[in-house]
Amino acid sequence: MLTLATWNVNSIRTRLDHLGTWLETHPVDVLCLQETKVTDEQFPQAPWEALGYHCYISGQKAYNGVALLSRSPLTEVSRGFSPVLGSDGVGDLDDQKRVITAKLGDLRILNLYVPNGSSVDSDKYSYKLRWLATLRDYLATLLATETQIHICGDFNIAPGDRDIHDPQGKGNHVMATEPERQALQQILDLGFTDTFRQFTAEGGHFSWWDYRAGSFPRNKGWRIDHHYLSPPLADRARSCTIDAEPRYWEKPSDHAPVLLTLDQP
DNA sequence: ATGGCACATCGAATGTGA
Repeated sequence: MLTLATWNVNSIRTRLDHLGTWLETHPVDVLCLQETKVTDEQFPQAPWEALGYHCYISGQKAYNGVALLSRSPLTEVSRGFSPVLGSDGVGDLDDQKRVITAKLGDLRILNLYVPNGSSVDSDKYSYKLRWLATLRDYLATLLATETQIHICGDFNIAPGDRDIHDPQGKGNHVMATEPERQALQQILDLGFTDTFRQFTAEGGHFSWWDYRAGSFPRNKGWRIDHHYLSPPLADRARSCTIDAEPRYWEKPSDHAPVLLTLDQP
């Protein structure tokens, strides 16, 4: 069984202890991290190498940042959209470090930190929609030559109302607006399956809870961290679960890790 | 409707997140 996890850690330097403790009890094969919030020069690699992980990183100062930790060496590591789409079609979208991908054997792993969007009337929201449209082009290009693609990360989108604790009146709330849901659907229409929903239909399962207003103890959360699989991989999925345990710990990330297990081919 | 909390950069207050 192959185990992969995604976790927005909200600063890897602030979460060293949490990440180390979690990896010791959940020695996943691949861990995809978002919001590392650190330059590549300052990224702490030693703690994970001591646990047997190889590190592949793409970060920047203060904001964003993604990383792959893998027990086996990965190949074909690339960062941003431009290695696939060319810099002409990408513009400034690669300035923010939100995309890293690599292969584990024949398995393509794509780790994403989708822009939040701030609010519907902001420039950040239009940036989010432009970013998602570019992601669709990126995946369409990849699918021309590859079939085994796993996408995961912080999507900052709740796909449906059952993915929000209180969906009423959220139609104008970033992460739940129709344009971003449609942008996500156009990506999934390339053939990707929401792995969590292969196994769990009911609502009440969330991966992010606001730090404020006691959201976590009240379970007022959103499911915005996802695993998506192309058809040959979807058939191999055996479980997809959210581990809320670290959210109880002292000074946690506001996101919980989401785990995926795949049957070996 | 608003704010609430956390993090990084700073060395006070602001930008950002979601």
